[in-house]
Amino acid sequence: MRPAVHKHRGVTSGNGRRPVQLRDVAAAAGVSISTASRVLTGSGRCSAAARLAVEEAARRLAYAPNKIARALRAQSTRSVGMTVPWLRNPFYAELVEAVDVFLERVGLDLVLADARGSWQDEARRVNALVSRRVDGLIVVPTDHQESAAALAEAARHIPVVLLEYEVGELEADYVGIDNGLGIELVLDHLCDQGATSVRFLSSAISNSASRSRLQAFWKGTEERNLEPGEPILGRFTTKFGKEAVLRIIEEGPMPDAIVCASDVVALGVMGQLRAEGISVPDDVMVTGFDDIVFAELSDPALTTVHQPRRRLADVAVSALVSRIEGDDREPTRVELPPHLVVRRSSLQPPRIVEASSPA
Amino acid sequence: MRPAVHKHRGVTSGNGRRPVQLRDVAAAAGVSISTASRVLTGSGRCSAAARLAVEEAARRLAYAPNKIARALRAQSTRSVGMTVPWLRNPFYAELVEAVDVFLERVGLDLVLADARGSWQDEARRVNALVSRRVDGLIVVPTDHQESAAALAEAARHIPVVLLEYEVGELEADYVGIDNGLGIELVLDHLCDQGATSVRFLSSAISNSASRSRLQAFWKGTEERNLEPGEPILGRFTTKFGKEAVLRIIEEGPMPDAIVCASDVVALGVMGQLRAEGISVPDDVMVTGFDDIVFAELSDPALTTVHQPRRRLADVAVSALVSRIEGDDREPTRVELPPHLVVRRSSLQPPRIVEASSPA
DNA sequence: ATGAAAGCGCTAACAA
DNA sequence: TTGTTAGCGCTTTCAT
Repeated sequence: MRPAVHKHRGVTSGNGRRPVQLRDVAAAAGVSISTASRVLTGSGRCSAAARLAVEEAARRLAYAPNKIARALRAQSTRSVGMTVPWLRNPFYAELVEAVDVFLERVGLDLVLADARGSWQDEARRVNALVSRRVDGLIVVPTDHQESAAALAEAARHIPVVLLEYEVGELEADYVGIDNGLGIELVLDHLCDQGATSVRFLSSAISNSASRSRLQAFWKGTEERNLEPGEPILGRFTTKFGKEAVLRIIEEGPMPDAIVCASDVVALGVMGQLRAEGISVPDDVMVTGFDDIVFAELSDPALTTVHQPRRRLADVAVSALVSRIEGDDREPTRVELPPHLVVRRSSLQPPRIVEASSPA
Repeated sequence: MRPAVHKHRGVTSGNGRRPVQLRDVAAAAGVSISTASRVLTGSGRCSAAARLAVEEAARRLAYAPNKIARALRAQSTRSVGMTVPWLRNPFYAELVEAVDVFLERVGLDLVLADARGSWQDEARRVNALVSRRVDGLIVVPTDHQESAAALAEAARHIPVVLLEYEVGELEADYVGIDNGLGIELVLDHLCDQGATSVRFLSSAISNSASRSRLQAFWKGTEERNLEPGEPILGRFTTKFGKEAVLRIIEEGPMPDAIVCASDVVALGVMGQLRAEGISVPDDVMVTGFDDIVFAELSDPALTTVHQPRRRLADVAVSALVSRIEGDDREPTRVELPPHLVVRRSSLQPPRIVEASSPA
């Protein structure tokens, strides 16, 4: 069999010129393709002369390796996929950012996908990421049950780490916070402020955190002799928060406090309460969960449970990396402690003044 | 040359089992690989029998094509890359979502990357996307000048569409809004409300929109006999909004209105004003730009310039797709009209009451 | 130290 | 209609 003749592609239509390839670098450096490859990947021995020639040629030609070809050959894309329930929720966006930082640190590219609030979309995105051969997956799942199928299938091929929410029946590493503790912190604080009746707002498309938070709500109200109104379950959107307020108003007496399992919900709640002429915290106290940047900026500023995004991301990335490297121990489960950030939305007089201008 | 013997890879470490490949489907269906390929890609003729057998086999084995291999062969990944200046800014997140929707509609995958506020990171991400061989790029650039180099290089290989901001010296399609008009709408309204002095807050890492908005501010204040304070330029973050307020206070008399070129800035401004005991809109009016979801929920609700995300995304995706399909006409430049959303942050008495509970 | 050659999993041109 | 074959651009034995 004679050596293959390298036929160049014809001119590409439009603006694309042929990218410079390894063979161009090799030719320019006067070495074989394999030598060029060795130099550039840093694997295997090679003479100093070859090294210099290849590096110079690569630089001069602005060579950028075709990662598709490299991935096919190496059976690894050096990338990890991530999906979140809904990117427009700033909490998830901030989580993504934190993950991105840690992935960059270990030299992996992030390939991000948005489930846009639907587990069907999530499943499609997860499948697409697997087909694109990401080396691993960090998933903030949309649904405790519905997310299971696609993730289980993905997990047969690549490591999957669950972030924030667990998924029933799925054996995978998980990193989140202690949701029960978060709710307890809120309830303790509300008791301190003299609340006796509280209402709980969370997402229904049940993720595991909602479950834990709801459970903690039931248990916590009982233990503290708080009167729990019927929980209202929807989704983690401002719209849901608004609607829930309408329902609360309709249903009867305003509770002392509205406990929201998400800041965006709480922000929606406060917006609607204001529209209805109901004052926070005078008429009703409101608390959130997550501590997104807008929680501090609302008026009144929102009391909320702070989630340590950096540490969550750090643990998630570390876990995934060690799985990618072949670690096959039992699935890990990590719960980080959240902390309460008290702001004006839940403070009763005598009030603690946050800032005072020099009189 | 005898037919290649297909050697299976050894067991993969950890949890990965060998994904089912086209040859498995072909074998199961009792046809050749190429027939299987033809059936599944829908290209070329094939008998009904073959079609049925292959489809059945593919379904039974849960075959998912290796998109890396397909991409290498087809010289197309059926994906488009997108970068935004900072994903944690809800406006960009909402823009991404809109783009995602339209891309899905035309069967392209979105590969999203976050520049995290730095043009260096942006450049790295753009390079990575090109190396990953996305078929095109939709970029909301971070910087009018600094973004140029990496984008120009990318544009030599694949179509690039600029969204929201233009980039100097870069010949590429652009879709944004009429920023001048946006500022004029704001200034007109402020005049109506009796403002005579206004201050402008925008981003310094200059993107083209900031430029247009600043320019419109100078021109507009002059035309309307408004007294313009010195513009304060920083970045599109809540933090910058807060800092700017401190500076305004320090520098002297409070203007009648603070015009922000971004909602997140305006939200930071209002938060800090409140902390300082300065009332909006009584002591100073505030306006934003973008109309993110939190603009409506702030107290007072924020008057802002609404950007039509859907239409922006639609135009951007359409332009990119036609470029990918080979369209090589002159670069296009589209400016969509924004509109003003008046809310309480800029209303002087007699006030329009937004909602009233039945007394 | 270096080059030839064999694929990674798939598509498509060509032959039968 | 179907199978054979030649790659896509790269990495990596295996000889030399």
